[in-house]
Amino acid sequence: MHAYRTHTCGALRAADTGKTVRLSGWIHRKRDHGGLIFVDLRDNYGLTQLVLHPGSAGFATVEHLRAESVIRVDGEVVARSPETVNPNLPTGEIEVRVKEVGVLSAASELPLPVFGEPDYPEDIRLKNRHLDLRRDTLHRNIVLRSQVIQSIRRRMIEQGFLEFQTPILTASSPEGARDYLVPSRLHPGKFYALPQAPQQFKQLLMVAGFDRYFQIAPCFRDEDLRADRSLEFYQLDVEMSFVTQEDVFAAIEPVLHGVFEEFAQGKTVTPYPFPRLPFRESIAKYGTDKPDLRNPLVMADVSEHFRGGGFGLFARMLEDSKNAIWAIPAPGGGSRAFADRMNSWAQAEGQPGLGYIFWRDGEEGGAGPIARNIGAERAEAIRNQLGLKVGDAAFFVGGDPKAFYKFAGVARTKVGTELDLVADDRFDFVWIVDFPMYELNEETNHVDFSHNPFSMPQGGLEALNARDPLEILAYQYDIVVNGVELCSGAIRNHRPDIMLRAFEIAGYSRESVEHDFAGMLNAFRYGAPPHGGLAPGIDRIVMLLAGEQNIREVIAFPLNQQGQDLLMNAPSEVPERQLKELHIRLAPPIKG
RNA sequence: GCGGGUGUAGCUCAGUUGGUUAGAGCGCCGGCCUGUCACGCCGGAGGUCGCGGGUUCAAGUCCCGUCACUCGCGCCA
Repeated sequence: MHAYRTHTCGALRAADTGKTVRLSGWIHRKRDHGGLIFVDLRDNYGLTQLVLHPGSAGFATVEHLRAESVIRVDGEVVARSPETVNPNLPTGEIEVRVKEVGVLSAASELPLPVFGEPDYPEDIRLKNRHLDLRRDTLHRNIVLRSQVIQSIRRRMIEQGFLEFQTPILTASSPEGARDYLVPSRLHPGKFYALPQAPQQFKQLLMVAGFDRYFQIAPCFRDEDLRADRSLEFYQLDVEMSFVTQEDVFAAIEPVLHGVFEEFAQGKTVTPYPFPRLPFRESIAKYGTDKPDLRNPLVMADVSEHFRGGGFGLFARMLEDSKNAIWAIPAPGGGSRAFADRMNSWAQAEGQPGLGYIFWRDGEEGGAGPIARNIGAERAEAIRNQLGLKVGDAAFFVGGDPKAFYKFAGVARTKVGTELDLVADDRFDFVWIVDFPMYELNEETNHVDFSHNPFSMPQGGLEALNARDPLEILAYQYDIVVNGVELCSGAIRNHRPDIMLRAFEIAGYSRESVEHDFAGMLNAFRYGAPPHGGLAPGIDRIVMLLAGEQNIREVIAFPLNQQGQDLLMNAPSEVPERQLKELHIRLAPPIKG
């Protein structure tokens, strides 16, 4: 017989009745009746009920063991009588009558209960992660993560992608987020950087002719944390040669669709090809470049109905041509109570308010102060444009769209949520495309890259030379799922001449670009294929599939929001000797 | 760097307009219990109310400061 087990705790069924078995696991729950003890024995695979009768070997031992102690038992599989079957357990038709007990590891009193799933403070959970990870929900999330990664890897390989590893110790990149630096012992005063993403390496692999690359890549960014953002995270990093944007979409859509279908547990997944939504259209319709399409509300520009009209506030705004009035339709929101509640909410958000019209029976021209001021005819035109009816409402936001679109998007979400219009049984995928190549930095009044500086501008060198930089679009795209930005990607700029010009527009000298991106520029000078790719976030995929709001719920050993590992005690001070080897002298900030 | 929330027993929480000895559930320890599966019943131990200062006859409660955790803003090409 095996030293520890003949079966796992999730394996035994009625058909095993009569077998002599050996099980090992944790005491999940103990019910001591004095003359009879029941134990739920738990391992990764499930629970099996043990029964111990008085006088049997091990009875006295188990009586004094605490929950979470690890034991090995020998016994006989017994069918439960019909009235004692537990239909909630896959093993509920049987139990194991114990004949021998071995204590493999006795547990002290627990700082955190494993049984049950209430919320506990995160610092206690993180300090006792080994216990927390035994708890059902988190345990299943981590198993799910493993299965998702396995599924992604299989699907990528089936699509003809090769899996690579790229360096963890690499060079600092002057663009993007703050780097994690690693001091070099062999080269005093010099530092490696941990990769923010394997961006340059994957492009170099394309130049090297590998054609289709992927990696489940660890990435590091030294920025402040959020519920959905850690210092280290994993991306499904992808790059392809001789492709257009549509080729990239066609390659990744079946992978993401397939993974989501596989683990969606009954939720519907957008069929591919996923819809494509230009960046500007997304802003205009949803007030964000991360629209949650489960919310059916679509905003509209209703400026024309207010121009020169009786509602003075909006009419005056529209005298400035950069201003506009947007409407958020609110089907089913046609009551003064709801309209007032939304208006109060907007004020609590620091807005002047949220104008509204609502339509109710016997008042075809609409109700509320705005309707009174603009008159029935204009109110009716708004109602028609928005496709609303009696019982509905519309909310209005006015001014410079650049200034208010974010709030309009938040209001759209609020209205959709309040009116219970957001479907919760779907994963809604959408590509956001045609991002602007550049944006105006309001502080410096300079033109900056708005996203990835290595993207190919639409129209190439000609567009860069001829057009207003702020009008130039890039072959740059995101995938958004249920309002979550799942990944960014781009067709890359593989032409040194276009790259230098693109950086020049953003204010980078030829010399600095040649210096900072020497590796990539040189590579592109000896025959580089047109290429592009993207990088979906693994943690975010698992979060969506697990229904978790917090990235720490899908990572086995996460950092807390201060970037500390409370279990391993990192970051920590190091002995002077180690600093000396690294040629480092500390100059910590003086507190107070 | 900034703003919101939280902090009372090992854990989850309650604690009234400031008022006597700060409570409950789970867990823990002891006792009883042969069909439970959130087992049940009886008893017990366990508290610097995050920390420091202040107001007051009196502070878990009010005020000031501070620390920890968390959520958000900035930041994250």
